[in-house]
Amino acid sequence: MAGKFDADDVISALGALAHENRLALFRLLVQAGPDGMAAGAIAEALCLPNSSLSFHLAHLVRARLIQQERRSRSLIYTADYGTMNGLVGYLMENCCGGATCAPAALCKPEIISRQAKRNVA
Amino acid sequence: MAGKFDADDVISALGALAHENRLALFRLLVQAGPDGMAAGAIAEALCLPNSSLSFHLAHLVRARLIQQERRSRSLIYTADYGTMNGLVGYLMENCCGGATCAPAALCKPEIISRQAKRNVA
DNA sequence: TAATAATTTCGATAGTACTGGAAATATCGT
DNA sequence: ACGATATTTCCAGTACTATCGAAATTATTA
Repeated sequence: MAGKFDADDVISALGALAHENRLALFRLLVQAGPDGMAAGAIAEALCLPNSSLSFHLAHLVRARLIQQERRSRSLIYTADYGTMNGLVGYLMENCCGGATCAPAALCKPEIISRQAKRNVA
Repeated sequence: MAGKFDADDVISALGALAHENRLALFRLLVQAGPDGMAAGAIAEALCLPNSSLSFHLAHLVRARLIQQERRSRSLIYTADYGTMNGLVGYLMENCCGGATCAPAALCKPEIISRQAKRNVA
């Protein structure tokens, strides 16, 4: 599911996360878990105008860090853990001169969601 | 050594790496290992004008991803693994809803340098 | 099918980032 | 102190990114 993850994908993901509002947005969706959140709820949580939020959502979707799905009138957004794992994996492999520096046991969505439910502060 | 690593540090590091030339530059310095590389050598390796390279180097230094040290006439740049570990650690802790998804055994500089020497392609 | 609701797209503006040549700074050898 | 070397800083031009109100789009309900 993570598939290829080349430098362009990494740059795209890094750039998408390298913004105050978008990092907060992604973390919010990670906390929200597999159910995701509607755009309106996100806008309210982050105190952002709809148009600004939409801009940032599109940015994260373009980088494949989040996914969009329509549920009746609302557009629900969910975090894409596969891309996040790809990013972290790339960084780990490239922070140690080609050697992976930590066991590459990345997070699987099912496990994540259960952990998340137990561990939300 | 990694110390505190808050959202601002993360955004700073992400932004610094989110550029074609700077990502290539950082990877080059990781491969170069603890001996680092002189600015001129980097410029030649990446085919960048000195002024452009200097701009990117300053960006990475500001984010503490690399360090500068003068060795006679040359300024030597080396990768700062502590910051990289802080970044990866933050992402791992925040990609799974607050639970760390991989054992947090990050890379230590000494180990890195030996691994790097064995593993450079 | 008209009214309503949720969200995006448009457009204008402001700010920030990238690039590269030329001038300035720092170090070394003679 | 001078000339050569290594690198940065300065500058200006260009391009990209962010913001947010208002209009347009899409889907639902009556």
